[in-house]
Amino acid sequence: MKLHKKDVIANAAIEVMSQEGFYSATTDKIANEAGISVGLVYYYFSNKEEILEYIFEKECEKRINFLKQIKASDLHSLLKIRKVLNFHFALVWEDPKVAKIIIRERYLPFCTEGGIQKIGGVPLFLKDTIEEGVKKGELRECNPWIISMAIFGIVEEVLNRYILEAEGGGGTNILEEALDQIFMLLDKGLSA
Amino acid sequence: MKLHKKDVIANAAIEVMSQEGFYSATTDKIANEAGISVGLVYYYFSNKEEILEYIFEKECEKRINFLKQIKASDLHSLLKIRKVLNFHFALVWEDPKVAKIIIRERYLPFCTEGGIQKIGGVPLFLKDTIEEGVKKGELRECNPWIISMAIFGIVEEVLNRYILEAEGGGGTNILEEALDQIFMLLDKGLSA
Amino acid sequence: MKLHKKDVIANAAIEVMSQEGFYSATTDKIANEAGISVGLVYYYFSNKEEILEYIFEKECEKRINFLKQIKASDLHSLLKIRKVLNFHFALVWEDPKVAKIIIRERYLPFCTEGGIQKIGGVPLFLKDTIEEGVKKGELRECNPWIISMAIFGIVEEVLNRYILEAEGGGGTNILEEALDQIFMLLDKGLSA
Amino acid sequence: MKLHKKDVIANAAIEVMSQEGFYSATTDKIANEAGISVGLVYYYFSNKEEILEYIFEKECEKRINFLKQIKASDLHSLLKIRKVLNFHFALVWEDPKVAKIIIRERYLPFCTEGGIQKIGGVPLFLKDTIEEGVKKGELRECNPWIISMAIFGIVEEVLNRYILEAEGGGGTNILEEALDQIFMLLDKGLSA
DNA sequence: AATGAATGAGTTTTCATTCAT
DNA sequence: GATGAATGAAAACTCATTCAT
Repeated sequence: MKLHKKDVIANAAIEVMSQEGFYSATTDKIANEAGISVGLVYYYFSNKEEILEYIFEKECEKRINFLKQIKASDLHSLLKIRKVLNFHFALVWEDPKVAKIIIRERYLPFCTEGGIQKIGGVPLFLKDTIEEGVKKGELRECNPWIISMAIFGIVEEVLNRYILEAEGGGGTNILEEALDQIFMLLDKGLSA
Repeated sequence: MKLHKKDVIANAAIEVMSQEGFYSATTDKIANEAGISVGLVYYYFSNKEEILEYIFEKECEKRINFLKQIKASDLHSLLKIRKVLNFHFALVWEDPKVAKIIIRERYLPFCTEGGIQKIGGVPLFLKDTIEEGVKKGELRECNPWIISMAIFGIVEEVLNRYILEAEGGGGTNILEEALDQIFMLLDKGLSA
Repeated sequence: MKLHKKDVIANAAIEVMSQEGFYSATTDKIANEAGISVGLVYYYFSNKEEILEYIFEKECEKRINFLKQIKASDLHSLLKIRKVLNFHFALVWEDPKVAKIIIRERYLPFCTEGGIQKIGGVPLFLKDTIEEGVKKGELRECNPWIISMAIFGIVEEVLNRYILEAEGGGGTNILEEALDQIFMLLDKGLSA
Repeated sequence: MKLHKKDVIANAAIEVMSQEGFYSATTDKIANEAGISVGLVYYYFSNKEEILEYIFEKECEKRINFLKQIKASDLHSLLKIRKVLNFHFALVWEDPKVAKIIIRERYLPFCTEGGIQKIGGVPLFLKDTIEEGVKKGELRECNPWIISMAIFGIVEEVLNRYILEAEGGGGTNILEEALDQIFMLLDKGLSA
């Protein structure tokens, strides 16, 4: 299956940016990695920022679709959260490089403005799900907004560490155990 | 009390970097903010990176000293953690700009290498404290390493949001409530 | 015949450097002289030093080829030397600016290291030729190494003066007479 | 005997410049080497160029005085030249660092203008002495101007090599043998 | 679609020089 | 005489972006 040229470029950008960061990833390096000319990069993207935005968007979309399904379902609120994080972790496991970029570059001036940092609506989903869980009596009283941040933060930090390890080549999968540990914490910590 | 010139520069850098990020914070802007010439910046720091390192170090030292005291004390493990986070939040509350920089720039290539990202030994402290709590029977069985990441992640995300809000000017203090919420989560989630 | 852009830049550099010396020859001036932008200079050369190295190399190659022919020939040793110096002088006569640069900038820190200063193997050629001349009985006993230095030094100084004159515009050709004088000295001074 | 502060600075400059060249020898390095502050350098010299000029002048004076004596004497022209070169070599032998600087920096834009490069009138002395020798019938017919250049060039190149060797630490004294070789060349090459 | 030479504004950094103390 | 903090102009080099082909 031949990749659309836009994605060839995006993938090259992911490779370079995950290694050197957004600023050090020059368009020359990206074009080179993609095996094309600089000019062509600008045929498909109007500037360097847009490449990053494209990467973010593609990654977010994957979550959004999954989130819709889960939202519509009728599961226990904690299970919903577990399924989403599970899905999220699986994506990271498949492609840690994109994850690294998203985690590290999401505070870039032009990213913050666009609200990209919300990463596919995950935080909002978490907040809504917790709120709902409380209403349904599945979860104890709490501030859903703050708890959603907490969950989001836990996930990010774990991923961050995983990415650092993955770099070293040690590739052991802490993700799976982490998921268990997180859920034990949430289960005991949030159940009604 | 007159500030040492090195700190005048560091403060100017904090101002500029917190607003525009490390890369957009040019030495010109920093010098300008500090009310001095570019040359003088290089009289006190041998390059731009060193300014950031200096900011990191100063901030880390504050934590390190406090951590030592807490470590030596004989409190319940969760209380130890609470005190440390409390202290940490207080520092952020006092100077959100530095916090913003530390959270956002800590993954810069040259920061990652030096291990600056450990932010004053906090993660290690958390892990040790949890381990000890488990041994003493204060906390249930768990993977202290992962749980410490979790706590660290919660804190970072909360601070991140706080900083974003603080920027908007709506300085309501979520920090205090966040601390309570986090501790309810940890208390219920980790107690033996 | 259109010049390769790399040579356009090198020629501009020769113009500027011969007038102002390597250090005062800024990349801006060179680009300006070449009628291009600074950026393009760095597209063809990775730094300013490399421009000078390129100039040296091109000039050395011219000598090296000629030296090979002469070495292989079966002439009287003094005649070999005369032919080489003749050729060398002719090149200088054609392009005094490059000669000026080579003579004056060859002791720059980064030139000394690379051994560029040997100027196309001329000194070695001289030494070998004298050694051979002594063996063949064409020349009297002497220290070929020192004598080769002497010849090399004579040539350089004469060229140096010629270049200074040439600058003034008074392009009288001392080179030709100098060559005669030098050979009378060498002939009488070295013949067996 | 306490050195005048001006000479302390000049000596420090000689140390630094002989190692790194005029351009890389910053006033900071010089002041540091001299054990004083930058400001003081500017109390004794009005700019960096003047330091070099001072070094040149001091060195030239040494030759000038000796030249006067020799000029006044009634020796064979070749002997006069030999004595002067002997003296010159002795000075270089004593202080190769200054020699290195003079040889290498004498073509700096601001040096060329001032005519510093004549190095104490040596070239002129050589020319005059040769002219006189020819008149007196001690030397064969020749172009004294060119021959003086030749002698001067021989000397410079030999010194250059000596300095390069001296740097390596090999310190063998080629100077003495060189002098003999040069004089055999001149004696045979120039005698009437 | 595709190339890659060309641009030039912008950045970091250096360093001779000054001057208040 | 002596200091060294302070200046700022100037230099090397980078890189996103354009455009003729």
